[in-house]
Amino acid sequence: MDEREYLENYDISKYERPSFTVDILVFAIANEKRENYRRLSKKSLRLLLIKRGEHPFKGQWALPGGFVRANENIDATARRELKEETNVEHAYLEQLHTWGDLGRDPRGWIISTSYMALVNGDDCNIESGDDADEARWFEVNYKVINEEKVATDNGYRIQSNIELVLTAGDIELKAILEKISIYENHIEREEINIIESRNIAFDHPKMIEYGLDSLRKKVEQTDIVFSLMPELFTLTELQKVYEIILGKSLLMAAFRRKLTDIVIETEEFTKDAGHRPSRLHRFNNEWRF
Amino acid sequence: MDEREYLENYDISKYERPSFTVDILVFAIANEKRENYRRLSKKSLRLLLIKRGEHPFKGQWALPGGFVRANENIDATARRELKEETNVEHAYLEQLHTWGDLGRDPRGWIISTSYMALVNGDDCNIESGDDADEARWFEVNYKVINEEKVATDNGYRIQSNIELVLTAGDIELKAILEKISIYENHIEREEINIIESRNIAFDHPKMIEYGLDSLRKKVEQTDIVFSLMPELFTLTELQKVYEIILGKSLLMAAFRRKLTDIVIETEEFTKDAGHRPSRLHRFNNEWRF
DNA sequence: ATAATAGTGTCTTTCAGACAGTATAGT
DNA sequence: ACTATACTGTCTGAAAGACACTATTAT
Repeated sequence: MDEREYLENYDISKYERPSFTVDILVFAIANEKRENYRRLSKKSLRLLLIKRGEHPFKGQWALPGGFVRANENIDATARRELKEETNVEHAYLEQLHTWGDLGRDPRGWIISTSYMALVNGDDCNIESGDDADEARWFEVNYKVINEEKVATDNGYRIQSNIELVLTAGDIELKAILEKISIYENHIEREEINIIESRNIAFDHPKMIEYGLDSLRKKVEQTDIVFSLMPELFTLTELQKVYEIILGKSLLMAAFRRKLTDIVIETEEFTKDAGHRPSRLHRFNNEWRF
Repeated sequence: MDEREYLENYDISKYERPSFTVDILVFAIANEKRENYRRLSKKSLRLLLIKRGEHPFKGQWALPGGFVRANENIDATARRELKEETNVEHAYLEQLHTWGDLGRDPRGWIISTSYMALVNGDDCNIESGDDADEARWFEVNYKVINEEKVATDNGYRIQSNIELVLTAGDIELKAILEKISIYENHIEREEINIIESRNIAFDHPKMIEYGLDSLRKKVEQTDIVFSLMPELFTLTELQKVYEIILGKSLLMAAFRRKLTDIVIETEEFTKDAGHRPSRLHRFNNEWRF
C-alpha cells in the first residue's frame, strides 16, 4: 500500500478527539485619576475578562476565547478572538501553555491553549463583544502570601500560596492558588492547584497566574513593555510600568542608564503638572544588534 | 435552565474536533570513544528519534509521541510515551509549544503539543519500542548559516537560515529552516518555515529547532543541565556539556566561580587518564534560596 | 515659597573576561 | 621528560546599586 492509498483509507475518527479552545490573556496598563494637581496618576495592570452569559459558570468571569474552527490555525483563532473582543489587530501575541487536565471543563473533554496579548489600552474598544457578553478591564493584584521550604527525602519543596485579586469598579474577583515547586534528585517539577476561586470560571485562575508569571519573565528579558506603552511616554511612566509588572521598585539612575540606547528623546514635554515637566520619549526602532 | 440541566443537554460534538497528539524531544549527552589514552572523550548532544513503520512518512524519522487518550491528561501522555520509549520514569519533563498549523499532518486535522525531556543517557533503555519501530539516538548539530538584517517600512526583520544535521552511524538527516524575526511598530513576531527536510517526518524539524532553542534558554537560566548528568561528574565534563548546548566556549575560571555553590566536592577522583586526575563533584541539593 | 517630580554625577560593589602560572597522573 | 588536562590567583573593565545633589513648573 503506498502513501496515497493509505491516506485515502485512513479513518481519522478512530481515536477519540477532544474539543479544542483558545483563551487569551489581554493585558493593558491603565491610568487612575490624579488625586491632586501635583501628583502623577497611578498606573495599574489590567486584564480583560468576559462575563459568561451561558452555562457552565454562568454569571462568572472568564478569559476571552473560543473554539478553534476546523480550517483555522490556532494562532489565527487567537488573533480572531482578540480582534472580536478588543478591535485591536496589531498587538503583541504569544502562545503560553496548553491545558489538558481531566475535568477542567464540565462540558467534557476540552483542551485549551492560552495566549498572552499586550495592547495599548487607548487603542482598545471593548464596548460590545460579538456575543453580547459583558467585557470589562480588571485591575490585577498579585501577592505571594506565605512561602515555605520543606525538606523531603531526596531534596526539598517550596510551597507558597498566591492571592490573586481582580477588581473592576465594585466587582471583586479573588482566587487563592497553591504553588508547589518540587526539587528532587536534581529534577524540578511544578504543581499548581486552585484552593479557592470566587467568580472566576474554569481553571482560569491557573491560566492567569501562569500568564502573570510569563509576563514578568518576558518583561525582564525582552523589550515587550513597549507594546503596552503609547507612542510617546516619559521615562518615569515607563519605569512605573516596569515596577507594577515586576512588583518591585527600581533605581532611577540605573534604570535610565540601561534605557539610553533603547529610547529616543523627543523635544516634547509634559505640561500642566505641578512640578518640573518631563521629557517625552519614543521607542528606538533601530535598537538591537 | 440550571447548570446541571444545561450540561445534560450539552452536545460536545457540535463543534468539529481535532485529533490531538503529544511529541517528545528526548535529549541526552553521549560520550564518544577516546581517540588516545591522554585525550578526554568528546561529548555530544543526542536526540531520540523513531523510524516510522507506517504511512505517512513511512521510513522517515520522527519524534516519539502518540495520541492523547480520552481519559488521560496531556502531561500523563507525555510521561507514558517517555516511559514506553526509554524506560525512564523520573526525568525532567517540560511542555514547550502547541502546533496547530493547517496541513501539518496529511492524515487530517491534528494538533500536537511538544514536550522536552532531559535524561541521563546511562539510565535509558531504548532497545525495543512497544510498537516495534526502530528507535535511535541522533547526534544533533545546529548551525546558523547566514543572518541578515533587512529594514522594512515600520521597523526591520532579521532573517536567518538554520541547518540542522542529525546523525546516527551512517544515517544522516538534514533540514534547513528559515527563521524570520519581524520587529515592526515595537512588536516582535516570529515565523519559521521548513525550506528542506531530508527524512525527517511531519513538521518535526520545526519542533526540533524550537526545542533546541528552549533547551539553550533553559540551560542559561536554570540548573536543568544536571538532569543530563550522572550522579558524579567532573567540572570539566559539566563545562563541556554547557558548551555543547550553548554552542560557545566558556572561560574555565569564570565557570568555576559561578558553580562553587551549586556543586559539592567529593573525595573521589577520575583515574587512568594520562594526565592530572580530576575531582568528582555532585549536585548540591540544598542549593537555591 | 513650596510640593512634587525630573534628571545628573559619582562613589562603591559586584561580577565577568582575560590570562598567566602552578599541579599532577600515565606513558 | 613530556603531554594533556586540572586548578588557582589576580588584574581589568563593565555594569548595577546607592545616594547625594541640582532643576523646574503650577499653585
